[in-house]
Amino acid sequence: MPPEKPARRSQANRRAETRAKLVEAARELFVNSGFADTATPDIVRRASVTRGALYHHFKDKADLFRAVAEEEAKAISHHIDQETRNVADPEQALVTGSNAFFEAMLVPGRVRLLMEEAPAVLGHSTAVALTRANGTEELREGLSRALPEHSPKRIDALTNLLSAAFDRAALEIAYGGDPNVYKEAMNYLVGEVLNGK
Amino acid sequence: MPPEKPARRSQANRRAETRAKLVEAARELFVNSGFADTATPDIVRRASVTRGALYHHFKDKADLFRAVAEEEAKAISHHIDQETRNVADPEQALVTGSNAFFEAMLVPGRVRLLMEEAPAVLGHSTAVALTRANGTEELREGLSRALPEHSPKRIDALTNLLSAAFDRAALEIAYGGDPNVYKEAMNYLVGEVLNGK
DNA sequence: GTAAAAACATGCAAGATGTATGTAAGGTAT
DNA sequence: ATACCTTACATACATCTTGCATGTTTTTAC
Repeated sequence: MPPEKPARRSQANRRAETRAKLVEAARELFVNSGFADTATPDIVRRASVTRGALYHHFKDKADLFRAVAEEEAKAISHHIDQETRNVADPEQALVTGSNAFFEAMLVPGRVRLLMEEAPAVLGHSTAVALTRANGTEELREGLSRALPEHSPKRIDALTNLLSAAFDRAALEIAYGGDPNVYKEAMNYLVGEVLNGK
Repeated sequence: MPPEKPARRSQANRRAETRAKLVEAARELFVNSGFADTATPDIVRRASVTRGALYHHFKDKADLFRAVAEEEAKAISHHIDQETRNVADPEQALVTGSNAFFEAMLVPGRVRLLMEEAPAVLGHSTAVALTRANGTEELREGLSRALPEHSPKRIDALTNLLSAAFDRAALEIAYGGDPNVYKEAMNYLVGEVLNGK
């Protein structure tokens, strides 16, 4: 048995692997300790790489956080898309999408990463841009269809406000709030708006 | 003219003055640079005290932030109370309170301090506890009165969700969103919920 | 096989936080 | 008025953190 000859990897593979290890390790620590209380030496130790690798792949610590948050947002977005893909009726798509959103938000750490830390670490604008894809489009379309007499600006604003309510619902659920109460309240809220003359 | 004899202050005065200087200086810097990028040496320099004074009055940097955020929340709460004090009609009180909230949120820095930084620095629970008083009670009462058939839990949830929408509206306005569009969207949202069957 | 480039490793300099310890000012008892 | 105590503040330090600059190894191109 030859002594552990590290298989020859392509640069692309090598790069992707260390990057993934870093993002995964960072995710764990950011979730458990928050961005500020997580030190880069801890991250690289957990990822079994050095700080050199970290700063080779990412501009700085916040850039690593951004990568973590991006992956998280993508996962949520992907889940919602999968669930609503085959739902034809727009009304029903909203309900299905809403459920998918709450399901996705059950994955531990997501709420903390995206709703507590991200706005402070990345700034509000970047943070909302990240979660922009999370079912927001379905919501906007639903509103637009149900409320044709309202201006696009009004629709956008309503979308934004309801989106904030969704986020808060997920946040409260993550902090021990009754999931059913919040989901039903959210359904009621959306329902009232959609049925508004 | 005697050579600058530092007037004898009572301990209470002395304490209050340095504390106030620290909180004020910290507010400026936290607003401009954010919590993470503000160093305690900068704060005390601006307040014309030493770091010793800071750590005498506050447990740590986050504790100082908490003091800043508390004052800010109190100011908002106070403004809303003043404006709605003489409004008898509950329905009208909600509209007046809503306007007062948006007015209060125009003070530069408030949005950043309370909605972007506070959740990350103090944690979600503490952050919402701070803003708990911001017209939330009027909102809950209004909902409770308008929707007597709903359970208290449902009312609480709806209050929370609408409160989140209010916050987002203020946030968007602070980031350049059209104030009228967001205020009207918010009015519409609340109106639809209140008039729900 | 050699040169270039990409990926990573190491060492260092600057600055930040919180604490431990020292000093001064204010209050109180006699 | 003096001695003593307590609160308020000041200074010094030990520890840690970040980001960069500079070295080394692994792939790739020719």
